Amino acid sequence: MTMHVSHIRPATPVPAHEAPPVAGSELAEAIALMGARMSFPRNAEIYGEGEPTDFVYQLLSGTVRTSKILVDGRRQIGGFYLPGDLFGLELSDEHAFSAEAIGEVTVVFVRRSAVLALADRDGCVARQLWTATARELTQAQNRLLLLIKSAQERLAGFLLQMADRAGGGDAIELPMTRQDIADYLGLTIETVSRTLTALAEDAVIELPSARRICLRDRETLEFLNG
Amino acid sequence: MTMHVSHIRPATPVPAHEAPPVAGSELAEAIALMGARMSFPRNAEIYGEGEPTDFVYQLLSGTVRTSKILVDGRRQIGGFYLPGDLFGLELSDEHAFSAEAIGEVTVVFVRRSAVLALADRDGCVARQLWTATARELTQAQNRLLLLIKSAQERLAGFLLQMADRAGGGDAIELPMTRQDIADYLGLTIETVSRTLTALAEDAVIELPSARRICLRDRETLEFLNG
DNA sequence: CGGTTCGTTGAGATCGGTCAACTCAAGTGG
DNA sequence: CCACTTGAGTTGACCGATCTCAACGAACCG
Repeated sequence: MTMHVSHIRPATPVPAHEAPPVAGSELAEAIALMGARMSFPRNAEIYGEGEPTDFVYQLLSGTVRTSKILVDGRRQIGGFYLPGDLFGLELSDEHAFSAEAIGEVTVVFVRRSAVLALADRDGCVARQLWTATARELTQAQNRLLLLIKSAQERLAGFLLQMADRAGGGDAIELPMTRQDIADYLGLTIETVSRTLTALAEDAVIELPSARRICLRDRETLEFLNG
Repeated sequence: MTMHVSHIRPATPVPAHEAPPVAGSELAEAIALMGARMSFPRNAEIYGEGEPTDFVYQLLSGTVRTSKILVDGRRQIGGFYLPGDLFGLELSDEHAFSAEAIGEVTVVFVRRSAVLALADRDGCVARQLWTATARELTQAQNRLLLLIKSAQERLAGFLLQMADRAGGGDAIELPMTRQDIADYLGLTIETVSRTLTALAEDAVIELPSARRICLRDRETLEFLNG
């Protein structure tokens, strides 16, 4: 587990540009207050698959992906996490996925046992714990819907989701590679590339550069999304 | 919502042959104790997509599927529920999927508000609420893994999972149609049929009849499952 | 017996995967 | 400053798994 400790300190309120408004949540606040801060360089592993789930993390800046390598070498992406998101919170005492930094990343983390103890004392926190998991479940179900559709539909859904999570604007800056997207959507990197250029040719999106995408025709994207 | 009320009564312990041993859980017990009983005929809708999530259900006998119809007519199966399973418990106050009876079904149900109130009073129940959702999340993630694989691998995973949930024996009696399986796995009914006959030709499974399946070569199935 | 639902099988079309070449941008070091 | 390398992304040709369309078989039920 390669990691760079930038500074570990008890508290400090989080600057607005690092953690965007999250559902005013005692849980998130508690983590921010009780937690230690840590930074990871590009591609560093934050925790590995199978490691004990000792900590719960909140992302301050950067993007994190969770992933899992199958026996045959294929990789499945569990999800992408943006600033403000909680991750690493699992029922099992072993991580089902590993978490890696996409680019430079800063997190706060606290002991899982501390969170569980807090939940036992405070019913409000307990409910937020449930809420957080339920929200991940909803997201997983939405992704299930994506995975039964065509490549075009998967990409449309992915782009809309990313635009939504990034703040709702039409211009998105994708932090992840085509390979990450492909593994997330159950496609190959070539199909992702081809489908994006096809969407650009149909003027549904614009591709100023590989990582920058502009949604031009939300109508059509929504239609493709079903 | 077509339903047949067989009898609504305050309690009665559940006979063992109807509800197999479930994780000795106050939550499930509370539902069984507080709940009313209801029966549904084959293909009846227990609740519909978009309806308020007023009730939480526990399945006593039969099989339930949750599903969702997409705009273009395709259908996605949310999951299958076997006796003892809880269903209908969602974060949102509207059901994201509808629930239907596969064959004759009996359930107990209680008001969702009663469960939430109980969770507020009893931290143990609150944790079980979380646990139940986390378990569904794990299942959803496993299905995500299935959906990125080939038809053979999906079927292998499905069969192993069903055998496991049905008690671990090698002989399974599938309650659902090929269409249900296809929609669950994101395949067509023809591909499901062909893949099953192919597995039978390879002596990996036996097909005494369409709905009865015997696992002959678990080794190979596990291998296919990754 | 006819109708209906469910499942199987076949032939051809299509979408996405595989393999391979090429472009482009960003270092790196002489 | 420029060759060289490296990683990411795009594009093309071909192939195979899965879908589509269609016919057929089996079980069930009035």
